[in-house]
Amino acid sequence: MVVLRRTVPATGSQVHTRKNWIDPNTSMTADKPRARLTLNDVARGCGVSRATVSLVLRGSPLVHAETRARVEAEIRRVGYIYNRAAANLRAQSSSSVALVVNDLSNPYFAEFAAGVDEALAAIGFVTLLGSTGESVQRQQAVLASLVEHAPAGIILSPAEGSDGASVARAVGPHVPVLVFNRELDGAWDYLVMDNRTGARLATEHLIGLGHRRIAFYGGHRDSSSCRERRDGYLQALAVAGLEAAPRWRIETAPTRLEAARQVGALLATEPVPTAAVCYNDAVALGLQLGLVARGRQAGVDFAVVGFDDIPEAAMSVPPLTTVATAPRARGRQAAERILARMRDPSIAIARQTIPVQLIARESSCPPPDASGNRRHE
Amino acid sequence: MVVLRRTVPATGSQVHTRKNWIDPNTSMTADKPRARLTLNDVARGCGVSRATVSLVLRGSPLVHAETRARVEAEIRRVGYIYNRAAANLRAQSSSSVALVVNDLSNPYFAEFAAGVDEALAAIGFVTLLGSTGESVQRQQAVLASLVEHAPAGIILSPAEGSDGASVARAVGPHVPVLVFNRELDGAWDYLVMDNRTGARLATEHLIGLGHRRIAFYGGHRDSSSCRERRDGYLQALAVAGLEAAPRWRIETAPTRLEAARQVGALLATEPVPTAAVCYNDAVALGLQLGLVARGRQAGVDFAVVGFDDIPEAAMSVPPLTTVATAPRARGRQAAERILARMRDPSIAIARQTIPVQLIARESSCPPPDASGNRRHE
DNA sequence: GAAGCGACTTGGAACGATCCAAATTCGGAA
DNA sequence: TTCCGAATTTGGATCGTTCCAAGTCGCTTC
Repeated sequence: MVVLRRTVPATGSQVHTRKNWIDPNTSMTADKPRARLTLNDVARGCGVSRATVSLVLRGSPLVHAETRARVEAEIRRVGYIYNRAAANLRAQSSSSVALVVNDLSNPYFAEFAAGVDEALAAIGFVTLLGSTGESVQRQQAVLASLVEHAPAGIILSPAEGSDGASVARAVGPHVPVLVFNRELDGAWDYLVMDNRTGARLATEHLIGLGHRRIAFYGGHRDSSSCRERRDGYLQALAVAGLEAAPRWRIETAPTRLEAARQVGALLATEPVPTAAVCYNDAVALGLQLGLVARGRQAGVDFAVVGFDDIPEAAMSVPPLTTVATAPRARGRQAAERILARMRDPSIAIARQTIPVQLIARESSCPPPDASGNRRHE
Repeated sequence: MVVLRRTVPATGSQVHTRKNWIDPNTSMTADKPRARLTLNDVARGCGVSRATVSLVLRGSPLVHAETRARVEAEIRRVGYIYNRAAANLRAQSSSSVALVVNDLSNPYFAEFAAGVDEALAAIGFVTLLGSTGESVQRQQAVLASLVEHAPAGIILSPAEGSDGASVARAVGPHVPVLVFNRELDGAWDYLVMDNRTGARLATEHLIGLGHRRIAFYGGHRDSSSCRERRDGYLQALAVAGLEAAPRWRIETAPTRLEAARQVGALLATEPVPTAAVCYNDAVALGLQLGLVARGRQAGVDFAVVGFDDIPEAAMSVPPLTTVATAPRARGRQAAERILARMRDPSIAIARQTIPVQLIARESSCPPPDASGNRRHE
């Protein structure tokens, strides 16, 4: 029966201490009502060999239709459950994919995970979940733990500050990795959003509405996605010949709460901007709230653009103009990508850039003094 | 190397068709740079036996300190990766737990999943993810697929309309199941929220504020959690001797969007209620939006109470009064519970009810005409 | 110097499946 | 009837680990 073991074999830098040892003989074993059924039980039950049952289970055309029917009936009758671990051991294959993200409570990652699982489940694979909470140490531990389950591939959104070499060491040379969402030093398969273009589109949208003083609001300076979005913003300003004042770049944690708190800093700049490109939707929604608290209103006297198009974006007051990246579809895409590599490991590693799309809603209004400007759409 | 197989062995009612067969001989195999390292390689590398290396990996006190050091050095040197599937096969144990939820994009479940994974990762277990999308068929397929990976336990939030017998058949008699969040016919371990008490507290809070016409807003009639919450609401009304008009019970899908759309139906009742207990926070937030669209404002001329205390609840305008259930902590609790059962399968199955807590914020105001009433807190 | 005793190490069997080469059965052709 | 190839079935070896009974070693004790 199932035996719970507290120790985790140390294959990396982790070292065992003696006190972790649980003597397998003294550890309690379940009273087994019946042992788990195996191929042999089924085979015996319907008078064929192990090998034949195995062929039936795998849908081989080699078995006679009548035999197949008999075996399938027996399988159903006794409630046999396939042991995929044993099969994978012998066949040197795997039917799971590991997904490592920062935090599922971020709706963006939750949607992404749902997309991954959806695509994997469709072909009978399971998703092994791991979350790092943005901690590099936890990431190493999680990767070490997951890789021991021999996933066919790993989809990784690296924690901030990850070291590519450490990741490579933890994963080993045999499991394909797809890096998602963030940069990681080294040669990896990538699936990244076109952050730069997205932010550029958002900024150009605001410029087109007549804004001249545009802030870049929120996000951590050192996060790669934030850097890229900021670059897109700066690029659009430069092309339009507009000022890119550093005081209009406000750094916040990428959460609603922090963003709401920092609105004062934004409005204290002189001259005050009339619009903001936000690091992501959470920040943008926080900015909207902060504006309300200070007697302003997004979409009326201040224009706000977000990034991600999380479900809340369409439902906020006012509905948020944002850059859509369709996380669920991205999840499916990531799964497809890693499956493709598993099918043919020889394909070249590549960086795949996800196109983004500007969704104009009501939070982006023309500037108060832009009566002469026409609204572009 | 890894071989991708499209077919899913049919152990349940699923039947194979011949066209699914992929001949293992013709399916492409990876060019193997080096075979994966095994215990034997490590053993040979440092001149001890397989068994000794195995003992080192498991932190046994039986091995000499010097030997252990030599083996650990070799393990690190060659980058050996433990094959947990093989170990589990021989030891008849497991180090994974399956988690089956409706939909990760629901922030409540995402938080719950994060909690489960957090608790499991702490003891070196991994989470196998499955989502049903509220489909009973998908649930059967997902369970069948997960159970083949021999999880040590399953945490299941059943899809609406699940049949306990089918679930039992899919899971088999050897894997402990913890049912979460919803009722399922049959004898199961349960972890359920105290929906009734929560809704009662919410309703009593509104009654205490002076409301006399209180609606129950949102949710599906046939969902067990909705039924329980409605019962709590009715109970509170009955105790206070207030009318429980059926026209004040509005059914909606449990989403923000649907809830916002149905506000018209709520305000069309005669006499119109002054407050609403909502099925959950998503519905409550939708209600708040819908009120704004109709010239009313929650927390000013209409009181709204939600359920769940999702992160958005504290950040909405106005902040939402709600019933907190701490999904992340619930996730941890669920994991602990299933681990406890694995340690000792003989413990009696039980129903564990999660206490809930009313969080009063600003969306629940006294009724407009209640000038004489004092506000209770 | 033989026996006894810890402390440590070890080789073969086993877990439940797949692979593979060989065996068996089945029809039809010679 | 006999033979042949195609169709179908099969038993042993094997995947990488753990279990277990038995082994080796060094040291004390009589």
